[in-house]
Amino acid sequence: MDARTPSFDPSPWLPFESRRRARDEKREAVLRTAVHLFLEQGYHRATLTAVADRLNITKPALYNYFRSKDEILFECWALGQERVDEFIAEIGAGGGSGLAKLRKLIRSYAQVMATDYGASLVRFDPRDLTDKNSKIVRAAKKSIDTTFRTYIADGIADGSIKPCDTKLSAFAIAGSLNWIGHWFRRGGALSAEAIAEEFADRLTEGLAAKPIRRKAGPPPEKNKRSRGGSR
Amino acid sequence: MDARTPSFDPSPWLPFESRRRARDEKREAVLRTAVHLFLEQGYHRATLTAVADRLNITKPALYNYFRSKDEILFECWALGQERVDEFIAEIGAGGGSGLAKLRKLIRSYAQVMATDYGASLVRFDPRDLTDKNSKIVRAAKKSIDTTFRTYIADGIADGSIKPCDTKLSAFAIAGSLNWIGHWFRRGGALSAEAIAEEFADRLTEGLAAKPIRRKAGPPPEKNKRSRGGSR
Amino acid sequence: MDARTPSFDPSPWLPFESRRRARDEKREAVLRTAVHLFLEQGYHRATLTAVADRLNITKPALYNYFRSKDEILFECWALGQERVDEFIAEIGAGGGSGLAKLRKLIRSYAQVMATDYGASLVRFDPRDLTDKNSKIVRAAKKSIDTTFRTYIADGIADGSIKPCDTKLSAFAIAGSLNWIGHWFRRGGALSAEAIAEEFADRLTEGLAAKPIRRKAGPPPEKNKRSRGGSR
Amino acid sequence: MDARTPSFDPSPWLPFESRRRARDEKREAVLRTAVHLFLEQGYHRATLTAVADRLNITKPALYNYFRSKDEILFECWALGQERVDEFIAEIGAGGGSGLAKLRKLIRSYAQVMATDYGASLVRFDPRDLTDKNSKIVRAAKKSIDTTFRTYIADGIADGSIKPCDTKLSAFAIAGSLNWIGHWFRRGGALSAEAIAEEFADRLTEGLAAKPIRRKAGPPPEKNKRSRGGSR
DNA sequence: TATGAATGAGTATTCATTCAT
DNA sequence: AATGAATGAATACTCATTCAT
Repeated sequence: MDARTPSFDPSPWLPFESRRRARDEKREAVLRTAVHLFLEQGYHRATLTAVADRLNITKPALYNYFRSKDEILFECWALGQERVDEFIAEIGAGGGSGLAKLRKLIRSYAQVMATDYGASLVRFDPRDLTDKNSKIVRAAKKSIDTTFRTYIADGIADGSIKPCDTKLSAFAIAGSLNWIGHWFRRGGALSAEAIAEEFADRLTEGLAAKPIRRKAGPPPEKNKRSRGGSR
Repeated sequence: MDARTPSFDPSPWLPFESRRRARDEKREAVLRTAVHLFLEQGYHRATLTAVADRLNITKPALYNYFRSKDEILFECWALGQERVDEFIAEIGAGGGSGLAKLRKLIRSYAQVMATDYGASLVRFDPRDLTDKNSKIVRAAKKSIDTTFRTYIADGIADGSIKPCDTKLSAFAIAGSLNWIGHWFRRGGALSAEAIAEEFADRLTEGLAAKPIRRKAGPPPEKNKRSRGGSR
Repeated sequence: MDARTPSFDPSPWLPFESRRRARDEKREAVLRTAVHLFLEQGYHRATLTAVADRLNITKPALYNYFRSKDEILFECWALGQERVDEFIAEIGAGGGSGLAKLRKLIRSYAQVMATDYGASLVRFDPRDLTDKNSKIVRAAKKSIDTTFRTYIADGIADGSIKPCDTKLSAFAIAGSLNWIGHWFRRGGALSAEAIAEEFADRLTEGLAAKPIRRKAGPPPEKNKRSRGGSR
Repeated sequence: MDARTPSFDPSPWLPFESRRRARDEKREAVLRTAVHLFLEQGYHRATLTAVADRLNITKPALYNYFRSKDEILFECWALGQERVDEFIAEIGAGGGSGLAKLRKLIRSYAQVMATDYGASLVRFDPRDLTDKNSKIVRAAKKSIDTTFRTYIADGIADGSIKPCDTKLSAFAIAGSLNWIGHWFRRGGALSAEAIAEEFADRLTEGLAAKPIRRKAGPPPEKNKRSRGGSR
């Protein structure tokens, strides 16, 4: 009788099996399970016992890896944020017009939203965190917003995006994207990639300075700029 | 300086004051206070004692008007939903192209999102309700989604909207709008009306079959443009 | 205003006597309803609201007639006790052997047990009363027990009952009788009178110094056997 | 003065003492304490805090062993019922006339009634249980009643008991026995065994088809008479 | 590292009772 | 006499967290 039936159980605490895996792996497993449960049931309804149960361990064991429930919540968020930071860095490092960067941002952000950790960015409530972590989260959220606005402003500056209210435009786009974290279900009719592609087009369609066919002509002087707008 | 500052205290239980106001008024006051607190602190962190305290009454007094905390939550949601139902009915009763109806829908929905009851539609978690009410809420959400999709489909059919994925488009628009419930703060730089106007334009810009800006030729009758728009 | 002008007084204010009677009537109605509900649901589960509802009045109205819930309980008990006191006085006043008096006692007690107020004597918990009332109840219970024992002792003394342990005999008889208050349902197969008759015989059968009615001849075919028995 | 006074404290949570006893032992200790308190104060007046206090633990600790207060109540009842089931099975397995079996039943039942768990069979209110458990209890009660009736019917059939109304006879006997659960106090004048013996005789005396053997002559010497007995 | 057991702090809910009208 | 509204006191139950082993 082989105790190893690893195919469908991601828990490193498989009963009757070696318990020597690395600490980080276990930590990660906790987070995977926790983020899933938190999304499924909501942070407050999801108990640590339930998290532990799914991992075939006991509640106090969780405290070997995390100091508190809200720390787990924070780490879930952090993993999602990490990915966002990554692609933002990438996009920032690359070139392209404001519009191009905005499109990349949308595409990447949409894909992240379709993951558990990504959804945790918008479905978890920072007020459940400690003050310290709550501030970190809010700062990160603001930073993402700023990135959106910056790319839009860049686009306006470089002529790839037609003048508009950067603040509202950023909110409109971010809203569409964040919403993905609420309705997307893995295995549904639409793949994350398809959604990302589609959104990259759709959400910028109205912003693009030149419709697919562009004729010569000065860009409109319309210069509405929100305070956030750089240039 | 006048001691009477009635503008911000909605409690009919003001101490040392007449307590004869109608029952419904009190019920409503409870809801007003509750929705505010639930939004401010989150449903789980907000205790009924806190709600009662703000109303200058005691916790059990709340039970004269509501049977449980989750019933209060549900009623808050219901008030928001009521308003949505109203304008959806209005729009449905009126005429216009699919695009025109979509624009009206966006405008009205955006404005509702900027109210407490409206925000409660998207910031409260149906899983906090009883099964029965949870189902009602989910059905209503689905119905709103359907309305969005229907108008888009109508627009495609009548030529006012260019062919697109109705589902994704509806999600994109709804996401932008729902997001308002999260970021809008009364008294901020933007009024609800301004946001509504702007969103009605922006969110349909990419969908409109014919570009808003038209070359020589008869000016489009469609002249709704946000106040910000110069030219 | 003379209270004694009852004949043609059109005043809605009933003359004193009459009003007092009306009041007593209502008081009694409350007790009737209360005892019924207390028996049906148990004292703690039965709320005063429920009592009031059945009377088509409101809870505070009850306080016009009774000072507290436990006073209602006590009065219910008192009405039952009153009846017991009555027939005990009667039996005591009459003559007869100890056995005869015991039989009368059993017969009467059984019949009272089959009423709501009677059942309240054994199904209500004196610990739910105030200390003062609780003592009254316990004294009355003891007195009933004493009565049973006295009649048995009388019977032994006068030769109508064969020597036995008076305490245990009294308990055995009282137990059988009290149990009626738990199982008897009005409208069932057996009438209270029938039960009373039967118990008067059965419970003294073993005690009688000489068989109740012993004739030469075959034993009676009395074959009353209830069907499967309800409950 | 010795700190160990084990005679009257059954708590495995004795402070400053080993806490390693088995789980079942603790569960049992909870039940022992609970049944005692429930009988002493009544189920509704007895709080879980009081139960916990007597065990030198805190209220939530109880929830390690039981899911709810009413589950504790049910388990108390179940322990009593278990004993009843045991001796009923034993008697059923043994032989003897209907009368003999009835006598055994009475004797055993009386003894169980003199224990805490036994008393809980008749002093706890099934309506305090969940519907499911309430049904179990009522079924068990019915089953006991049926057992009484069956033995009586058997006795009538085999001639050991003279014809009578089985239902009423069963009620009469059960009533006497159940009553024990209300009046018996450990350490009183009468031992449980003595009561059981006496009741086995007394309660069947009137039923026996042939008087134990009745001759002219002196009454049997068996003259156990309680202090209350006059003569 | 892991766990069984225990706890403290917190919260919704119930209900008898009172009070102003 | 009656009521609508309010309250205070009480209690079961939950759960994150700790601790001894």
